[in-house]
Amino acid sequence: MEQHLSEMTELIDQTIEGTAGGMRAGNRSLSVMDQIREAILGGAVGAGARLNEVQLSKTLSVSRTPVRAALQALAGEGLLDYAPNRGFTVREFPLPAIVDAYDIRAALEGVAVRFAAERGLATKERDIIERALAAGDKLLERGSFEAGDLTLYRDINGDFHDALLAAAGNRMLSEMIRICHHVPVSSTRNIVVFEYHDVRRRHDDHHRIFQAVVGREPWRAEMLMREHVASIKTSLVGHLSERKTYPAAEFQTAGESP
Amino acid sequence: MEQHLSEMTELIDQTIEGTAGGMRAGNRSLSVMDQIREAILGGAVGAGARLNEVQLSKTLSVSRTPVRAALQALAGEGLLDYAPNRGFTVREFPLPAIVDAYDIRAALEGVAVRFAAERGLATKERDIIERALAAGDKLLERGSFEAGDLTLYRDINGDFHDALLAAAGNRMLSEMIRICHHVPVSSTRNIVVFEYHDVRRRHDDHHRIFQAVVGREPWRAEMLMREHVASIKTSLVGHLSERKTYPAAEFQTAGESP
DNA sequence: GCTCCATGAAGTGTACACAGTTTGTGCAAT
DNA sequence: ATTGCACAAACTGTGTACACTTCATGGAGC
Repeated sequence: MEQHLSEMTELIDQTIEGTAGGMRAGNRSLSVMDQIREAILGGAVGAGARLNEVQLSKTLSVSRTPVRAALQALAGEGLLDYAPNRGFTVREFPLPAIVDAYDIRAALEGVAVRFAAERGLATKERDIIERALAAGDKLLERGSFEAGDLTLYRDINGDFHDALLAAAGNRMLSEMIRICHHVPVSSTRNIVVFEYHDVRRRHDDHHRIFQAVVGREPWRAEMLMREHVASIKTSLVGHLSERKTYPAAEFQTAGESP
Repeated sequence: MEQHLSEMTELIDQTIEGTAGGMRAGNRSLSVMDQIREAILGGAVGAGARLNEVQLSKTLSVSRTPVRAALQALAGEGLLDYAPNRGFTVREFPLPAIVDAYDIRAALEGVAVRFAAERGLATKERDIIERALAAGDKLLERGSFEAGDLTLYRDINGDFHDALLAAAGNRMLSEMIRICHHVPVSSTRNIVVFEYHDVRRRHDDHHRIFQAVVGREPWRAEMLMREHVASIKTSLVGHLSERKTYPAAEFQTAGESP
């Protein structure tokens, strides 16, 4: 316990140096929030760890007030648990919950793409998607991956999904999907597990989904998106079952590779 | 603007008297949070209204600290918007967003009931559901509604859905569905718009959903639940289009009838 | 009369002090 | 040795003062 806290202290100190230039405007609470969130998502603090307000305030060189504000906000995002008079702890995400998150995300992104197909794409989002598809085509035409390609595709993938989400035009939906993405390990930054042929297939999915959206086929679009996300879940589960144990810690840091 | 705040002040004062006995333990922040939430859901504060911290603290007889904590928590629930250095405003839910919320809820509850069917019902939840179904049967066998029956069925309906949600055994899902329920107007307390035959049909849906769950038919259960919730949306939309305008204010308070 | 800037009022952001609760520790009794 | 209790340390909850930002008001300059 005490160990967790000191670990975090060190790692947050690193983060401070790293993101010193990117501090958010005006508000220390928001800056503190970002730093703590990164520490959690980056796996710097273990699940279930208790976050000590005074220690955090010392480490981050602010008073307890913005720290508390940040913790409350992060609890609202679902990253922390709160117990009265006992403070905040890092929320635990057991493996089944992480797998479930993909099903939830599949359902939500399915609805999102259905909305997009019903409402049509604005030229802005359409451009982004077409560019993402073209960039993916180009990246994949070589037939194999080189170093850094996966990171590149991760961005392309993000653009595609974000643009569709924007086209859905619903804030609640966006926020819920964002929460799904921010589940430790299910985060987009941790999709490093996939091989070339996985990405190839997922990229084909993207093409078909786009086709369904521009063709104004809402339910087909929804079904395709659900299957698309569900297949990611399947890949993850398959990847996990290849291992003998379920090394949670290893997976938490896996995505942080350069 | 100023008018909104004074309105709220009065209405919160009422609420204080009304819920004085039900105050939450230990924590003033939580108590304050409940009171502000009720004021918003009850329609006491208009959408878009800015919430003044000092005024709230005076009205609720606490300092700004618990007020700020409550506001931040409510923002996390999606009921408030936050802008740095400008404080909190009551989040706006335009009619399309409210209608969308039913689609989102349909998708989420669909996943929930699928999980429940996959994982099976514990005897506890099974009992609750069977009792809810039986109570509904009894209430409906008369063939028409008397005064108060709708309120009664609202509780039965809530028990049914809550038990299934519990059976799904996923916290993230529960919280997201809870958020959908807490959208002003889409709240369960506002289902006063339905006639006897609507409730009759929805109750039949419940029977079939239960059947699918105990029969371990996950996808059938999901489909039934999606259709079930979607039909509520359809009823709402139909009810709305019967009117010439879309009187948001009227609907916000409609559910509070005795 | 209109625009622009200064000024102050109002409101939010932060720090800090103190109160209340939880939790760990050590002593005493069995 | 174990259990129970009391005390103290640590931590969270709340109040309050002050700093900073925003916004409205009004007057000077054009």
